[in-house]
Amino acid sequence: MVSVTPPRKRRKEARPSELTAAALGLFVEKGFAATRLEEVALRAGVSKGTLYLYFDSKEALFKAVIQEGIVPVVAEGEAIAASHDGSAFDLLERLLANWWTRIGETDFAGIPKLMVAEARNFPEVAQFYYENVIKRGRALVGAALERGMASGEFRRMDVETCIEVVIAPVLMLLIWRYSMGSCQGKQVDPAQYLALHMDLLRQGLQRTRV
Amino acid sequence: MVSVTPPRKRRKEARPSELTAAALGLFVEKGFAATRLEEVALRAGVSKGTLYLYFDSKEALFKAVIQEGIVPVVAEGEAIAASHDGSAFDLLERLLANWWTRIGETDFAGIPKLMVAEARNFPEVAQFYYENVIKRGRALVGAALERGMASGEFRRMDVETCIEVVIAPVLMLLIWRYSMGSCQGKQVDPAQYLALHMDLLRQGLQRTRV
DNA sequence: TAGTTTAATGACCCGCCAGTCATTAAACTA
DNA sequence: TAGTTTAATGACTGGCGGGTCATTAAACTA
Repeated sequence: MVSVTPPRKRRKEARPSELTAAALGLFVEKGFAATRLEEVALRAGVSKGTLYLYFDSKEALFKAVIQEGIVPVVAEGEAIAASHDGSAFDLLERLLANWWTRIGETDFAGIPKLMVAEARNFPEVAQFYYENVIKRGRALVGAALERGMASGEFRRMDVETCIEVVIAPVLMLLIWRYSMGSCQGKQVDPAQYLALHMDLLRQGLQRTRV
Repeated sequence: MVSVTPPRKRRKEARPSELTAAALGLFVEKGFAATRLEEVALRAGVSKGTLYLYFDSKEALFKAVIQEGIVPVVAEGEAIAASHDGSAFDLLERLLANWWTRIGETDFAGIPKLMVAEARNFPEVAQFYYENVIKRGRALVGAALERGMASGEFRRMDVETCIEVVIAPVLMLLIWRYSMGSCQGKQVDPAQYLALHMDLLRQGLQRTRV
């Protein structure tokens, strides 16, 4: 058994995304504070020194993870909303479906819990996330709700508050998975959970018959 | 200006709860990892050494915070459910109201976010919280839902899944307040948020007229 | 009041890990 | 091929904070 040091490779282009991918996995698994940069580097197949070639600090790495992870998905949602011409409820369902396939079923699913856990310690990153993800995501849901209320499909309610209530269960599903999820034996089935949420909403939002 | 060292006081009985109260505040503010024990001791008006007189380790302190903070409230909910004889929906509203006055409006409101953030790092504490708070809380909501379904007040749905969806917005409200909450100017009004949630639920859960 | 108990102290220790930098070698150039 | 550039390395450091313990003094006792 001879210990071999794998040969160095110079791959300037590929490093940053490999490092953020490794960092995402570890941050989501263990939290920001408990993640050691040496471990991130190891998982990315690189030394700790190399990490500092591409990111100024642990916080900079964190910000990059958030930025490249989730922001692109918001734009997709905006495109869907812009081109949609069915019912308002259909739009809500399409937005949810897109969110689910692009976030919920990928490694990015851990980001909401990560942001929630670290928001207070990294106000700058939190602000960035708020402006680029939360605000825009809410606007999407809000527009769908307003469309439904305008057309008479939904009853009239306070839109801002309604947005929160609609989004909350979707976020909780992900947050749960990455926190207490491991405590219970049988996990909730995400598809069933989301279906029931939308089912409650369909009936809860609709204008009552006169 | 003479620096005075305040006189020592021996207050064996009062220390533990003063320490857990101080710790709760700081854990909730800055997270578990970012909270220094010296700071906890300072806030409790005591030295770091004294803290170790009452708690074996930082983790033990954490567990004590959770234990004495929220567990007692669950029993109250159970008493309410046992004595209730109105409609199932009324019971849900009473449980929510109690939760709100006993948790939502107190310092304990920060515990859900704290647990969510730290569950992975402290599986033992998470397990304790799961068994003593979450399971029992869910059972309460589940019983109310089943009562409503049995009486024909609610339509039939999968109870386990429904519990999650009903609870999620209530938890998110608190989690939000202690994480991203500081990013936005105007906060959601909790009363309005909870009222809208219950309003959506009232209509969403009810059996549709035949 | 002298003697005993033990709550409280705070200086200290030590392991951990973010961040540094002198050195190495891969890839490119003339 | 010799020379240059710069990606990559990993040993090292500084300080931070969890945890310890010898010392101090408050409260109690005879």
